[in-house]
Amino acid sequence: MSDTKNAKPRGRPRAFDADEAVGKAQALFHQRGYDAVSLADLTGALGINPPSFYAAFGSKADLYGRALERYAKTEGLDFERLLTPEKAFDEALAALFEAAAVAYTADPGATGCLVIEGARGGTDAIACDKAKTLWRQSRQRVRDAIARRETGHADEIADYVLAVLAGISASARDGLDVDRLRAIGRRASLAFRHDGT
Amino acid sequence: MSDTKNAKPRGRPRAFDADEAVGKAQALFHQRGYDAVSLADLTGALGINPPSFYAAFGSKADLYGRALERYAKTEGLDFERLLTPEKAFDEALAALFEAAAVAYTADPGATGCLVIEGARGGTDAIACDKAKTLWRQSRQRVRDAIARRETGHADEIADYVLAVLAGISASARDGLDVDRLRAIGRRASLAFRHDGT
DNA sequence: GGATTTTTGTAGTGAGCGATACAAAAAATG
DNA sequence: CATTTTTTGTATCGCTCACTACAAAAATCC
Repeated sequence: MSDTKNAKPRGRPRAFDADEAVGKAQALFHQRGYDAVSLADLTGALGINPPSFYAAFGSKADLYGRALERYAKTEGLDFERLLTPEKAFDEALAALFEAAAVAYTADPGATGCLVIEGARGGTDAIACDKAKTLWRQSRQRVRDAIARRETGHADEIADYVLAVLAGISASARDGLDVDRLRAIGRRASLAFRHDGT
Repeated sequence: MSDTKNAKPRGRPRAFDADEAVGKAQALFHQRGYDAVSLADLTGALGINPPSFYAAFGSKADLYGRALERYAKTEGLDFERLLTPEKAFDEALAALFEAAAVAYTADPGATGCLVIEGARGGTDAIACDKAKTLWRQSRQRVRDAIARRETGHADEIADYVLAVLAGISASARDGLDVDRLRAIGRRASLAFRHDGT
């Protein structure tokens, strides 16, 4: 369609698939966190040398940004669908938290949410900001999805929903299995039994 | 009483107060996290040189351990008191989460819980384990305090309580003010309205 | 086929990290 | 005062980090 692949480039062809590399990097960052993944780890996993890495991705933080976006697209929760006004709010919340519990334990070696854990930041402020930006977007989406329903207090409820997601993510990284996470989510949704503005 | 201060030591006296230094280190670790505090930061803040640092504390991770213990003693939540069986469970939970909201924003430059955030770990596995050990102790204390009440499901409820605390801590580090944290805690306690097994 | 363009592998760069070697300094001990 | 013990300051150590200089290699363009 656009220029992703057509019109073969001029110089020596790249010996690796860049998109595939982003996927591998995403997995590494998810497993160990940004700070604990070194450039040597990345180039090793990708089977390339540093110059190829920098020619393709610019910097470690830039690749992290691409990994975050890829994660959001491929594994991010569909807040709009899960918080559909067609379901009672407590049931919608239960479904959302259930989906989080499953997603955050899907890969036992890469638990929790890449965005949430990344937004807590470590050494690199730039990388942390990239995650925080995505996290803010999630907050906005959740807030809007809630506001689209009848309930008032959208901001307050969004704070709660995001805090619970952060709690489930933290618990997942702590090693709790999917059933215990599920129970946390079910319990958290009970706060909205009988409507419960 | 024992040997903390009596019987003056033999060699050259230390030129700084070690306990006070642990307090300063605790503040630094709480502000920036373990990985983001360098040895140069620590020795700079303490006004000492590396050899004095290592003679007194052994290693950066060891000092971190002492800072964690100091934090748990001086700023840790009193789970046993807050979860007293004398109050209805939802009210006790509300009080616990309220206390967390206040504690996690007491110092605007050092938000969240030092133990929870430390247990998420970054580069240093040893430091992370020290925080995780304290976090496990908290889990046990919460579980026991709940089990001491009538309710069954102590383990499941403890999972929920700790997840909420982690969520409040994460939200605090995300910049939410104390009132928004309070609202999260109040909301979370509603899961146990009308008893709620 | 020669010129151009881009990627590749080799081999490093400077900076920052946690941690130390060493000898002078400051105290108690005899 | 001489000895012993511990802390101190100076000046690093070795290592890992993210990142790059450079020239050979591999493709297209004319």
